[in-house]
Amino acid sequence: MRVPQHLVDRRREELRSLIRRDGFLPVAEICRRLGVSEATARRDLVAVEANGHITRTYGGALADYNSAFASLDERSGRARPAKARIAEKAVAQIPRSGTIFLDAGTTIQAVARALTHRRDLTHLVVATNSLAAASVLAGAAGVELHVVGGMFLNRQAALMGTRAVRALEDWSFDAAFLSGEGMDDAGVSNSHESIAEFQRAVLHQTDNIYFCLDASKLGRSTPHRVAPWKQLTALVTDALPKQLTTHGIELSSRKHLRA
Amino acid sequence: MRVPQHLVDRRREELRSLIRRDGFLPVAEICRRLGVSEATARRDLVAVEANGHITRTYGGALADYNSAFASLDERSGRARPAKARIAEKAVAQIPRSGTIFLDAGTTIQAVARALTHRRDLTHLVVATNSLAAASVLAGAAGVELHVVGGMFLNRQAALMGTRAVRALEDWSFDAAFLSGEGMDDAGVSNSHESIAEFQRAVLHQTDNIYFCLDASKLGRSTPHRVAPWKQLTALVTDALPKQLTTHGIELSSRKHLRA
DNA sequence: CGTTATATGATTGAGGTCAATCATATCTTT
DNA sequence: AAAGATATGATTGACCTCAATCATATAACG
Repeated sequence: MRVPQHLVDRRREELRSLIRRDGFLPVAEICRRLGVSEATARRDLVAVEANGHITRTYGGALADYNSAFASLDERSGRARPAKARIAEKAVAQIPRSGTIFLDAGTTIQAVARALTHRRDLTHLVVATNSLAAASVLAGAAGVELHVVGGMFLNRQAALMGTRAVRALEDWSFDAAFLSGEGMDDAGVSNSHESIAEFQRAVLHQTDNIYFCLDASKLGRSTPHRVAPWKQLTALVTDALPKQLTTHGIELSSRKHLRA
Repeated sequence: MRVPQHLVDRRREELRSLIRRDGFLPVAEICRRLGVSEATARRDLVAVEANGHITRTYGGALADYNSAFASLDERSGRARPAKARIAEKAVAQIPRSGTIFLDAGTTIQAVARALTHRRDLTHLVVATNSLAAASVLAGAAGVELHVVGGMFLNRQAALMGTRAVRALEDWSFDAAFLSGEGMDDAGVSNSHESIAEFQRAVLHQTDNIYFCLDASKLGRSTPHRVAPWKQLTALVTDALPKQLTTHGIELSSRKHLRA
């Protein structure tokens, strides 16, 4: 009765995608669709659940709500502790009330998650174009959550484009927390034009600009420049000041750096 | 053993708020928290569910539109096959390309899910204010997904408010698929002012208006009227025409009804 | 105050899910 | 080619949820 391993793997991949597509899949349905017994269906469920983004429930399995945005799960990846430290520092800059903007990206998603741990928020208005950040902040105490509309970009799980830029005109932010893919002597940069353009639009509406980048972005130059150093209120990073200077990044003021 | 009526009512109100707060409440937990037997807990659940916005599931009860359980909510209860049938009919009205709007609500979420089963879409622009629908449609083949920004309402997992209404001004839809909580002789209605207001704004930008309601909404009147029958292109429902007329709902044209 | 209505808890049985066990076929490894 | 490993399906019993039923205490009502 044994079946080749690669067929098992393929069947489980199919099971995962079936669950993702249907949202919920009863065990009986799995048996029918995959042509296996209940026992095997359950065993497959255990295996698929262990790989993440699927939750077993009584009677079947459920796709996690965020599974559509799984590509941007900030809890995975090597830079996780670094991101958590950065998020900690960034959240410390957020007042109890006011209006802030949260960008897309895994680092900022970590900021959003850290923000939910704050128990002292009175009435903080948070706007974001990141659906991942939004799903993290949904229902957070003391937070009035707004989503800046726009075209959905699958890769970032974020909303961008001309409609997003136009929607920003309505806003005025006390602070914005942005991510970048590179920082060098010239400032912060990103690899996609649409992202850079959107971020520049955010800068126009914002008093205090915090860029959050982990040390791996050090000295890296990506095509689309977003902001020069002077424009930043602070750079939030886990890199040491010495590392920054050796990479040719000038530190005009101690205030600009929260490492 | 009988308990005063006002105490029963108060206990059920508390139960409702407990469910709303926790999103999901197992029966055992209800017994513990309210100090009643399982039998009473179930009876209370039946009563609370009848009053709306709560859905019983195997093992407990679920607050409607809870984002964390969006998928589970959609498939839960005996209304699932009805919703699936409605979704099937609604999706049949959607062309291969064009621009459509999808509302919030579990019925429309089912429409979104059914839409992902369509394999013939060439370039369909879908705008929505529902994050649940967005997460379903994220990455769907042939779909350009847009999210209409606004204030996030936790209960609906949707975006509403003045910013959402204003964002609609940019749009022109070939068709819109909307949900309602009641339909009677006067037309379709909803129980929340913000929802009704938003839906009215959608109507202004839309050529063909499809309201999707299951038969349980029949003859039910909720406070905020959204649209009279004349304004609809079609009502998509699983109720029989005879049922509609006996509930005092006029059928001006066969074309208006896809049951 | 007496009668009626009903909210409650206990019990029962039906229906369903699930983990554990076991024999078996067959893939995998040596 | 032989031995070992393992994926599978059938079976079993435990466990849980739930609706229905019943007796009872007590609120509600005339």
